[in-house]
Amino acid sequence: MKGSTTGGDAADGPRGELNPITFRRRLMRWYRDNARALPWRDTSDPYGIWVSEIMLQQTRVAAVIEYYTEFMRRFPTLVSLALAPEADVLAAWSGLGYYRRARMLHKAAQFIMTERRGQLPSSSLELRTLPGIGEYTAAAIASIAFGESVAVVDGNVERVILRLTGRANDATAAARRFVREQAQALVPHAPVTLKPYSQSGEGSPPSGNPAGDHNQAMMELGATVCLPHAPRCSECPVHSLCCTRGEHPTPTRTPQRSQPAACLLDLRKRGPATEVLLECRPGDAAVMPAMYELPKLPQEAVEGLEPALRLRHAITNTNYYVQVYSPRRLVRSGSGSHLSVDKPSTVSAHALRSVLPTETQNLHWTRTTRLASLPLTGLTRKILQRLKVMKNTRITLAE
DNA sequence: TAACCGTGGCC
DNA sequence: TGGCCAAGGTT
Repeated sequence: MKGSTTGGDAADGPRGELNPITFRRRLMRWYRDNARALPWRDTSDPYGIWVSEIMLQQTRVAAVIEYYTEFMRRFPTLVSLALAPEADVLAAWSGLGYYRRARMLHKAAQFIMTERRGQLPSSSLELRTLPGIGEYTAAAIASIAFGESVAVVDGNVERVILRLTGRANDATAAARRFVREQAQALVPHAPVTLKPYSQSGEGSPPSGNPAGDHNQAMMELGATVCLPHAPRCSECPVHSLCCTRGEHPTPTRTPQRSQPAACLLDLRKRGPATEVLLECRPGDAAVMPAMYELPKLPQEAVEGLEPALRLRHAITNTNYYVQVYSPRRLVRSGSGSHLSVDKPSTVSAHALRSVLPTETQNLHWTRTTRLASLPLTGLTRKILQRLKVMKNTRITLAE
C-alpha cells in the first residue's frame, strides 16, 4: 500500500490503491450508524458466536434469527449441546436446512468437551481443524469472539472487494487469493487476545473490537448496500474509492428444475391422542439421513385424486411441486381444527397406505404432541404446520 | 475443481 | 408459476 495518509481523496481515487486508513474510517462510521441489531451481536460468548456463524452459512439473516434464539435457549452452553442427543439437536435445526451443519456442530462440541476441557480454540488456525469450520467461519469466530486480526471472506466480502478493485471474477485460485490478500490488507491490526473479547456493554455494535467490527462491517456492507444485482451505490460509504461503482457481472448459476411429488398424510385417533404416520429416512441417505417425513406416494397412485394441500418446496436446485393426500378430513371447528376420523374423504386410509412403495419401511405412528421434538424434514414440518397437525411454533417440549 | 447439501421469501 | 437467491463446508 502507498504511504499517503493525508486523508485526501486524490491519492485514493478509484484507479489508485485502496488506502486502508481512509477506507476503514468511512466503513466504520457507516457501520456505527447502520449496523442491524442482531441477537448474536449482543453476546461476547464465543460459543454463541460459533453457533451463529454455523447457522449463517449460506442462510439468510432473517431465517437465522428465530432459530438462533431458540437454539441458545435450548442449548445455552457448549456443555449442554455436547450432552444432548443428536436427534434433539436436529429437532432444533429442523427447517433451517443443511443438516450436516448441525451434526458437525454437535460433534465438534463433544470433541471440545473430551479433548480440550471444554475450551473452544481461540485462533483461526486451530478453529479451522474443527468439523464444520472452514476458512470463513474460522476467521469469523477468531476475529469477532477473540479479536484476531484476520480477514473474513464470504460471498459478500468477495463481491465488495471485486467491485472496489475492478478485478475480474474468473473463479480461479488466483482470483480468490487476490481477494483474500486485499481483504486482509484492509483489516485493522490489533493484538491477538487469547481471552474472549468482551463487549462494551451497550449491546449494539460496534463493540470496540477493531478486527471483528471491521469484518462484520464488510459483510454488512455487502449484505445491505453492495447488493449482487442492484447495488445501492448512492448509500455506499466508500463509493468514491470504488473502481466499478457497482458495475460488475454476476456469475451465472446452475438452472433450476421442477419435479412433481406426492406424499401421504395419514392420521388416527388413539384415545385422546392424535397420531400421524411418519417414515424415518435411512441412516445412510445422501440427504437428510435419519430424519422423519411423511411417506411418499408414487405419482401413478394419486392420479385423479384431489390433494388436501399443494405447495412448492425447493431442495437445492429442484423445485418440488408437492401434493399432499389425506384419507381423512381435517374439519375446522371454532378456533382450531380437529380430526374427523369417521369421515373418510374420497379414498380410504387402507387404499392409500397400500400403494406406498414396497421399499417403504420404518413407519411410525407418532403422537402429534411429540412432533416438535422430532427431527422432521423442513417439508414435513411445513405441511404439518400448514394443516394444523402441529403448532406453528418452535418451542420444544420441556425435558 | 465441481458437485452437492435445504430453505423461505421475494418478485 | 418460476427464477433467484444468502454470512460455506465437505468430498
